[in-house]
Amino acid sequence: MPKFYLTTAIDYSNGDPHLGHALEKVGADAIARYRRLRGDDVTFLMGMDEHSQAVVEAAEQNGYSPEAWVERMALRFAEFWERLQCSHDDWIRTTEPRHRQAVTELIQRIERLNPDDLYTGEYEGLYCVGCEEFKQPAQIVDGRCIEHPTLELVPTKERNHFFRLSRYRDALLGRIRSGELAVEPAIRRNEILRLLEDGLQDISVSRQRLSWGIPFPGDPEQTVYVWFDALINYLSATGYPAEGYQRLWPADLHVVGKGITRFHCVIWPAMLLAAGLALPRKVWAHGYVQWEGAKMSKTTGTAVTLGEAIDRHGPDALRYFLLREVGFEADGNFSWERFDERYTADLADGLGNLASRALAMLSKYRDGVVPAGGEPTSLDGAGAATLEQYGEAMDALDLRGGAEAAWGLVANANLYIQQTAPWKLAKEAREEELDASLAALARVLYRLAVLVSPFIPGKAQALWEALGVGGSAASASWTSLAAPPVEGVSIRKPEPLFPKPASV
RNA sequence: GGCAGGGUAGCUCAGGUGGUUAGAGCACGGCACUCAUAAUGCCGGGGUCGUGGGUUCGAGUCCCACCCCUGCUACCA
Repeated sequence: MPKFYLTTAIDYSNGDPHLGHALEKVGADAIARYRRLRGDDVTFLMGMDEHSQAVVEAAEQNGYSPEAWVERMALRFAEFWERLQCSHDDWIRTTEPRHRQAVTELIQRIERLNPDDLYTGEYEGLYCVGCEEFKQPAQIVDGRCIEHPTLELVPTKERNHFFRLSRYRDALLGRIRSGELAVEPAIRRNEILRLLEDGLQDISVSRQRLSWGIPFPGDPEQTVYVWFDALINYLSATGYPAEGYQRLWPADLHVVGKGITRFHCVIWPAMLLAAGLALPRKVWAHGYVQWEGAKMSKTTGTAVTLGEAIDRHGPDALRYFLLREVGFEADGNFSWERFDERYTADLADGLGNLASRALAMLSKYRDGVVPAGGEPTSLDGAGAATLEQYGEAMDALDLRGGAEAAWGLVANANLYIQQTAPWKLAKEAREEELDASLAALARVLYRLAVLVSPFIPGKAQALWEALGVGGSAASASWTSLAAPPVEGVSIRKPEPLFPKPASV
């Protein structure tokens, strides 16, 4: 059983989770669930990034100590991920001892293996008060920050520890070009390659005067810069440096937002190279959720809370909408109108109604017992084709394509019902044909329950239980999809899977 | 400012290397059916393919200019 270790970005403890966070977690969760279906030994990691100045400020503003604040935020995030049925196997927080230990050890390991890679220096640069960060030449036009052209840049000096990132340009370029470190989708890969081609500068990896962080090894005056700290969480969760961490490391997939690809595709792999550790196999950078066509800002981001979006049609529906309509590659749009349309068309009238009509006919014409099927039908042929298309899309992390494939089978099933017209067969007592049709429908429901389970795990399970095959949709074997073992099982007519309120 | 990607039906998008009446899904209109959450199936209306030039027998599909949008532009989760 091959291991599959995947991670999401850990979330910053300075605000509530919103739709953007949710897209990433739900997307990674769908991938984790799909890998489990395919038989991988999956370890799925999520967590919280709890250090940095911004967290201290958020805590102060809300009248909490940093410790109490991050504790509160972690519970809040975890609660949402639970509602959205995220199936993570581990939950890491950067304030945990296991993480502090891994960070300390990793830095010491770099000092040991490549003593030249870490050095102290004066960081001297132009600081933009608007951005609260040092600006680089490329971001300065006419002596001013591009983002804040009305503000003067302030020359600032600070003693820091530096990481010799510049040394790793060629190594990174080679590994990304060769695909040894896969960066996807292609647009992100191109961006990173261009960045590398332009050359790298060393980066400062510590901060003075900030006590809320991990002490820099050998220099208690400084703490580890939040990014250098945060990235290491993926390694901390494997148990590093304790023996056995190689069972999980290297990670098979880091799922991150497109805004932080550079950290994951340049800084993080360079850190690992310096420490002589294996690089992650793949980084996937998803796009952002836009709200009614506009970028989600702090103001519009709070216009729709994650809680509201979940309450609208339930967690499964939100997961489906994010992955099918918003998408996991480019930016996508979220609007109530589209959400309602998708809910009605794909979930209620599509999958939900298909389940209702098929189960109702099994119940009505065969007392709820799935008859022997006989020969595979055209619907089984469509099922096999769907399986292939679905697997291909999901393997490529094309979640939208996977959902399209599964829902295409819903359409095939509805068409099959129309064509075979079981009610007509029943009236004319054409028993064998009726058996064949109803058995084919039971098989398609079995296939669908499994295929949609990465997207809508809760409803997939409800459908599974209505079918009465036992066990769970999530743990069904992939090979059983070729010939679903439904003959003779007793189905149970469920409540509508996706009820349609009069208002929608 | 630099670099990259994009602007195709009301909405979301397909349309390698130019070639018959420009496609899909959703939404909309009509018909059929009744097993189903008035659901489903069939048919149909609907597009000057961002703008202006050019190459060509022929261009969403190639070239030039322009307009608009998005992303990246190193310490922003």
